[in-house]
Amino acid sequence: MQDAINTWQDVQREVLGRIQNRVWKPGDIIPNEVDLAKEFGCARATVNRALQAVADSGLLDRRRKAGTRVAVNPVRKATLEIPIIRQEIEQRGQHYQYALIEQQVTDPQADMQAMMKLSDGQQLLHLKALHLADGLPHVYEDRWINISTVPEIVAVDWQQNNANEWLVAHAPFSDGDIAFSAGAAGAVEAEILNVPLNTAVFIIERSTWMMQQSITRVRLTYAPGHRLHTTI
Amino acid sequence: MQDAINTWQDVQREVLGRIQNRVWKPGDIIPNEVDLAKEFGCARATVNRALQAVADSGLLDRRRKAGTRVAVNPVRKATLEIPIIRQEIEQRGQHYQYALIEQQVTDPQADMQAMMKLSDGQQLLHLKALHLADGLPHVYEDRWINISTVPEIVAVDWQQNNANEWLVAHAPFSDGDIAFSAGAAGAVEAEILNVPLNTAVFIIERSTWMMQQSITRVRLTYAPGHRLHTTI
DNA sequence: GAGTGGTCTAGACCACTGT
DNA sequence: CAGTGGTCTAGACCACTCC
Repeated sequence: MQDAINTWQDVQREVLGRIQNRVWKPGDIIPNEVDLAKEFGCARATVNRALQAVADSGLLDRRRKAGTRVAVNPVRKATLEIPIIRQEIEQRGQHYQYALIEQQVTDPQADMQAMMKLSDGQQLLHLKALHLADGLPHVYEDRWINISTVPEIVAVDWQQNNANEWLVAHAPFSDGDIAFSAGAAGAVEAEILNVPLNTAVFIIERSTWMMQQSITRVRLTYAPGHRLHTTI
Repeated sequence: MQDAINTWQDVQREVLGRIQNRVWKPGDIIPNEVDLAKEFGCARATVNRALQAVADSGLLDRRRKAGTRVAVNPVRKATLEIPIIRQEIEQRGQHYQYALIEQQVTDPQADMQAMMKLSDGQQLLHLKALHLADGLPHVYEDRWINISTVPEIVAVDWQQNNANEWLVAHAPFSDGDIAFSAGAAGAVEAEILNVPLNTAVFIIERSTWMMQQSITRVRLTYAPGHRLHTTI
């Protein structure tokens, strides 16, 4: 006799097993929550919790009235952790340094106004800085911060404070988007990172918001050799 | 008077607002679930659901007995969807084509044997292929498949079948790792992708396993301009 | 219209862990 | 040991959407 199925993790394990053993095949509709709860001898809420977890992982598709089906093309999902740059460097046992290159209050260009969804008249603080690992350029940071959303920033001394860390501590965000790409180092980036012109560099662009209010947009240009790694 | 707080999304919104407005500052312990439920006039389970969601996003740290505190260094997590290449192209409304370039059964080089954690004597099927979008090179696929783990592959006609899709349908995996980087196109890649030598290209390397058994390792070299995008 | 998942409630007990 | 989050239950109503 099999073990009892009581916790939502038990239900999840059972469901995953049936998918892997093809008891429920891709495209199949599985029994509804009420029936599964009866079968497993637990409450419907427990089944619901388990199925939501499996659906989050991409293996099930759920729709009201239509029911729950095994995904035909399970889209695998990788979770990337986005560390503070200081932590990223120090966790590798390297020495971290930060250098401000330039700071300026500006009116946004049209493209930036659109990307950050700014209202007319909102100004930006533009920061350029370099993060170093063991004394060598690691990543060049080109950042815009919305002064309307985070007014305290104008009083911060950016020689002493690192925007990456200051914002994490003082302006938490609820939503954001992030993009990864490859590009050729331009003149400015090549000089700052101390690499030949047109060297292939890894680029991360990130925008963050708190409750529809734009906070910041940053473009990180990594020195050659940087790899972003995770498990699936 | 403010709107009632009934749903867990309402609670989440309220909590995020208090974090943003620094009513609750990084490091602070927030009231326990029972008190919050009383304050909001909802059930404790509703508060729990909301706080779990916020904690999942990294903004809160929760521990039994210790309580819930606002994260000091929120490590944000981004979830990347890893689509089948055909879907990635067709979802953009482009026409998908696949072309096999080369296939070969080989003994692994030492570095590949290490990366795929192969036993001595295990052979690999080496495939090179190109995926095209609207007739233009989109991504060059350089793939090794472990013949010991997936013996059926030797009988597959790779002129007609696309390894990316065949493996998804026939060789589910339990674990994997994935790395993103930027590189300069070498002679082979430049010719296949039809770009100048040393063009900056986006590279994805992925290995997958099923229960400790290596299945496949693939290196995807994208044509210039490719961006990987997601929300945080 | 009817069937399904989404969520809320009130109460209960459990599991972990700081003190 | 005691306080907190983690989870289960049984029942209820709602929201969406397929037929």
